[in-house]
Amino acid sequence: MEKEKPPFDTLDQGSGIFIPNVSVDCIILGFDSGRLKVLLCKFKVSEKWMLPGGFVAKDEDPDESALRVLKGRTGLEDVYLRQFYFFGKKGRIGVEENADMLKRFNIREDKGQWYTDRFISLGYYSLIKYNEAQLFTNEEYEEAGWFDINEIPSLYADHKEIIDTAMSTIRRQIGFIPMGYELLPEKFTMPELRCIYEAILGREIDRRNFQRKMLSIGYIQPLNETRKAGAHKSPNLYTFIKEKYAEAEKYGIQVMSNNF
Amino acid sequence: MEKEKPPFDTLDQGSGIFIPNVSVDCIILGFDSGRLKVLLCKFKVSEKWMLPGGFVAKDEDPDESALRVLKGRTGLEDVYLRQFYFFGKKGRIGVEENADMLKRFNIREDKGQWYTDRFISLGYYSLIKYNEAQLFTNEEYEEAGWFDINEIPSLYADHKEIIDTAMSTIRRQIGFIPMGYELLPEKFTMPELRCIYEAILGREIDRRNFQRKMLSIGYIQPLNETRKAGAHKSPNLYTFIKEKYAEAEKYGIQVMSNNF
DNA sequence: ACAAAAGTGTTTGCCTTACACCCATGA
DNA sequence: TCATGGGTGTAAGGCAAACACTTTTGT
Repeated sequence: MEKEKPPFDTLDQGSGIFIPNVSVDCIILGFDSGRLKVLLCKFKVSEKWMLPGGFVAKDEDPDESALRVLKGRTGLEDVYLRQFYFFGKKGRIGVEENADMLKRFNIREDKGQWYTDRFISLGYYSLIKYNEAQLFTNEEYEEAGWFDINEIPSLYADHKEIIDTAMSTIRRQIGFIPMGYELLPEKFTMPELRCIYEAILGREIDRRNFQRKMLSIGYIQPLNETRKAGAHKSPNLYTFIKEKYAEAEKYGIQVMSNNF
Repeated sequence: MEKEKPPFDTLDQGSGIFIPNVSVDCIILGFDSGRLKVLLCKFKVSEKWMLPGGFVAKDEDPDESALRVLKGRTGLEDVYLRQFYFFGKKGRIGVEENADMLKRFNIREDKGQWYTDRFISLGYYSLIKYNEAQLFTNEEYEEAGWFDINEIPSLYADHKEIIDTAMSTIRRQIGFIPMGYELLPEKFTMPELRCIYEAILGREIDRRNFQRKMLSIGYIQPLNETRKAGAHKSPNLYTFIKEKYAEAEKYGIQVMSNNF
């Protein structure tokens, strides 16, 4: 599988190429202007936004399918990507909702049959650098956009539940996930890093304690540069020590307590 | 789906009943004589042990499939069961290994085709009370047995990796899992409870500190009974306060730090 | 000079760790 | 009475929470 095809192709030709009844959905997270954001897509013929997703080709590992979706949507490769849950309940996608989708695309019910079956969705979340991502869509029939994690619109099927599950997984595992390293550019400020943790944990973190904790772990290196940022003291710039972060995830070292 | 059928039926008639390319594998954990144990099965015609597993019927939620497997193997219902990971890499089951399996069961290749395809396995782990479990097998063609978690024999396909992943998931989440409540009988001693945590964390825990910590959380009630246990002081019996434990899992309260 | 936000230091209290001591039981 | 293992107490150290104070910058 090289490139994602337009959905009308995929939907009615899919039954030979893909593993039936299995899909992949991606929570793609980025950080911009102090906000944690999710990438969502929408078919123009549809009203509801949905998670970028796809199917697992017969010659693909599920991880590869997710990476293909990610590359197709953002142009990015080598991204941080982890499975977090699967969603397979019978009623998870409304029957009408799906039939409606086929109708809007003018796909005959028999050809689209494999699509209206129940699907088991493999949930992945991914952390990317917002400013490196492009938004690829086929502008004829779809749109894409970043949404503040706290302002998600009404979504297709159980996709809101999938996002909630992803977020609570990340919240529980925050100590083992190199959030900052994956979401921030090479050089970043301490308030930016803190902002990410605040967005995920959903509460304020003491500025002073956060800074001390982060620096004490030894994964962050202060640079002798600052960044101008308005009518106040310019914050220092920092950078991650990559090797240390890799260790942290591998051996499960506590990067940050979740008891802030 | 009421009852698991013998594998020769399942394997060659399965293609109509089950969702193709999807399976369910269960790590069933029990605690006996101070040891954490896993339930494994083996077809008599096969050399390798494997995880108890099954397929997802077209009218089942995956959770229900796992519960059906569990009930079929142990007779237990209402057990603690959680998904923890999925395994779907192309090469995860050796092609020969599977072809071999069909041959041993005298199933024609075309009929068993759906089985030798690549499968995406949904991984579940389950905590049960060892002494309440029976071991159901069809003695004609299979066997089942409990294995010490540290003495797993050579397993079919990637099942060892699945167990390892389950254990490391449990280890990371130990603070949120009511291990003791699910694995121990109603009345238990503090050394027994500690033993479980030691088995999972793979190291010794200070007897005195463990006891104080457990009691301080308030989920455990001391009973005014002891249990005779050899040439030394009889340990107290304790019991869990069920409601408190339910809260713990729901709201993610730290039952136990993993920094022992 | 002042407001706003960043950086540094200090105090307090709790939790973990380590370990000393006592108790109960069977050989 | 001794070995074995369970139960209670305590002291030391480390970490986190709260907060005071200093620094920098634009208006």
